[in-house]
Amino acid sequence: MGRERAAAEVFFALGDGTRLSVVTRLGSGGALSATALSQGAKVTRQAIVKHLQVLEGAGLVRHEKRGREVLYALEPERLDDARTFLDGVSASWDRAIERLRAMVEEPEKPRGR
Amino acid sequence: MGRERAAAEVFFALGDGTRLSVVTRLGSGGALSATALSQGAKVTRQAIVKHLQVLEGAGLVRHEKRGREVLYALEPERLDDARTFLDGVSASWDRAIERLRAMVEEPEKPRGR
DNA sequence: GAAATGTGCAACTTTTTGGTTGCACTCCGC
DNA sequence: GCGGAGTGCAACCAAAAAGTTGCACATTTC
Repeated sequence: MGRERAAAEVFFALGDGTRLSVVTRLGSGGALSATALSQGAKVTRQAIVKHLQVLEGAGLVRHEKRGREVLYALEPERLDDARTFLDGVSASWDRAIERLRAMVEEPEKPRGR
Repeated sequence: MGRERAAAEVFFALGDGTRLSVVTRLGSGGALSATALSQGAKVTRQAIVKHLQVLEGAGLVRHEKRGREVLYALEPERLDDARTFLDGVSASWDRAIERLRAMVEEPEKPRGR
């Protein structure tokens, strides 16, 4: 299940407040440089750079050199892994709940042994 | 944007391989105990317990005492926060790409200052 | 009630993260 | 070509996360 591994990578990348707000800003503000992103952020440019590298490692972001500055932009493909995973879990949800209800409501099942 | 914070919490919880496989197993296998989940896992029961607590803290899992054992089951509500976030990012995606293309393809925009 | 099964709690160790600082390097404009 | 804006790299730090071990406590089951 390498698909799960890819999803975990994406989830990990999104599982940090600073990174998530970077993603949000890139989503609503287009391509931005690390310096631009660090303006207004509570952390230094270097911290932002590291976060961008994590995001890029997960395939969520892509960078492009533009003269002396480097612009980062969102990348859509990998996000689908995460969405697919969530959809899959949601799909099995109802059945899981149903099974739980069955186990819980059964008064005293003398489960083997 | 407290919604973003909630999403980050969920993403963080899902952003670990062990935790993600626990979620998968709970989704396809119904309610299971920490001991049952640790069977076949590469880590000890205690590690699994800690992961379950993280998942529960993010609202993704709920536990229920059942005699001497404790069963964990998936919980759907919070997952929507994550999905909503992903949808939101996806929505602004096209516009972002469009803006990036505009910036990149513009030969030499003498951006102010 | 004694042995076995399933948990809970706490101390502790080891990696990873998230973050910083300092400095060298590159590109742009004047 | 010089100064400044924008980066890149490396060393270093503190805190948190992941995992382990050991043992006490609860609940079955015989």
